[in-house]
Amino acid sequence: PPPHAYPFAPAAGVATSAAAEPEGPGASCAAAAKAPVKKNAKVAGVSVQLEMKALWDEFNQLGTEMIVTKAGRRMFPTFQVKLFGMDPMADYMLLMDFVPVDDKPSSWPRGFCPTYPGNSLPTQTSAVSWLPPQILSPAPPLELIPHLVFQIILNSMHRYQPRFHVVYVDPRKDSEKYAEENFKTFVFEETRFTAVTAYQNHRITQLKIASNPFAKGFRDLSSRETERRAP
Amino acid sequence: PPPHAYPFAPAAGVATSAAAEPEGPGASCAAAAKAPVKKNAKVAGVSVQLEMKALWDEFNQLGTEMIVTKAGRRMFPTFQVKLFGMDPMADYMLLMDFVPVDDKPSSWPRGFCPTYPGNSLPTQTSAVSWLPPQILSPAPPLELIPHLVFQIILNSMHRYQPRFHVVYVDPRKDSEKYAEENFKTFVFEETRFTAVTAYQNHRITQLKIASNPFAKGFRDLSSRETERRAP
DNA sequence: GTTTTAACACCTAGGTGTTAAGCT
DNA sequence: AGCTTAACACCTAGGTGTTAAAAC
Repeated sequence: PPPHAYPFAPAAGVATSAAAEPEGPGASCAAAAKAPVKKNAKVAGVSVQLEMKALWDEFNQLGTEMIVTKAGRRMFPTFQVKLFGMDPMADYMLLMDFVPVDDKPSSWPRGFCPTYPGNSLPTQTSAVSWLPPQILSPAPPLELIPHLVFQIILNSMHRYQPRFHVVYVDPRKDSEKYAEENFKTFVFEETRFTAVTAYQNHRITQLKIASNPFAKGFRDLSSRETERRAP
Repeated sequence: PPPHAYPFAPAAGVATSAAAEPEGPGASCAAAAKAPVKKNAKVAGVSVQLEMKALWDEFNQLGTEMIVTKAGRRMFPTFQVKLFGMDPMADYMLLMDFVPVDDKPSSWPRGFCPTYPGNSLPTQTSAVSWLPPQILSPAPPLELIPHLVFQIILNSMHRYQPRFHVVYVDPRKDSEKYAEENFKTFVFEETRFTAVTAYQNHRITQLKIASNPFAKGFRDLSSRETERRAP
């Protein structure tokens, strides 16, 4: 186990999209046709579309870095998705986790994107869940609405692949037997990032400042610095 | 119908209590022993304790007023409760509504506090619900986490009694037949208030400024004003 | 006259990268 | 040297009563 681990808080809110931006099919990650386990109809037709894909691509091209701190830090860009094809009468559970990866493509499991049962729900990292905690686990008498997101522990200087899981809450008594077919995992490779305690690539810093509203206070400084180098 | 209606947004967060303040039995509203309909065991043992009761009492003594605006306004003090006696394995739905009342005690229905089936769930005002919307109604594909609270329409210059409802989500197919026994209503009379567009009682204004952190900016002004009158 | 609106200054609350100091 | 921490100034975001103008 690595020497240190840092909490990482994904930004709150998943599907806040104001019904804008069709974004085109390029942003969606379709299900694998060759999935070994036949999925339940409740999840088989579900598809997920990544929001802000253009911004994710821009970061990914430079090698996305995410600051991690002891107290927890939001991720930027935000991991937000639109969901399609869910049964409005069914109950679902939405999960997210982060799988450690290295940069050698050969070590990336084949068929990893989108769903491959063997490397799905249980992983080396803690899973984050939002949406009704009382569905995930029975509601305690108090704290019915904690924070929308929990904290994730990541190791600095390591690279991670976020994953998104849609789990159908099977009402059948023996639902454990159908665990494999009742969920679907979605992976967007452009959301991969390196966890750091301080930015390593100055161009990442500049892109963060340019695109994150909360970092607007540094826009003057970085443009001045760029000018000084240019001429 | 009255000429105007204003959205009213209850402050977010219901049971955020940090496990402090036992508050004593005086703050809780026990169930009526003479309830005509025998309640389901899932709700019969549920009890609710009002948070910040001392502050509510202080406001109530002066005649609580709540500002309502077109865009919606939080209430202060916040309506927060602690819940006890719920079955951790059961699903519940929590609702809140506001019943119009006038000041004549004779017109207040007997046995209104706590639960009286006749005047419970359906009321003249819209109901607010927080907690998982996908339990209240099936989750739409988008907007899975909207705001924690919805908007309430209240009429200015009218008096209201907030109510809190705990509803057991009965898994039985014919659950409609048990609607009366599957919920329990709690009423705290000290949370009654008058909806206004501008404060009528200056002592209410002073108490709001003194107790609401967001109004701290006016504390110097009001103390100066008080000094000017005193001598 | 009374009631309502909208702009405003002043707060709380919390998300940024920066920076200097600390750690290994 | 490199990595980590904590305090900091600077933002966004939004909850207050105030005030003067508008509406009725």
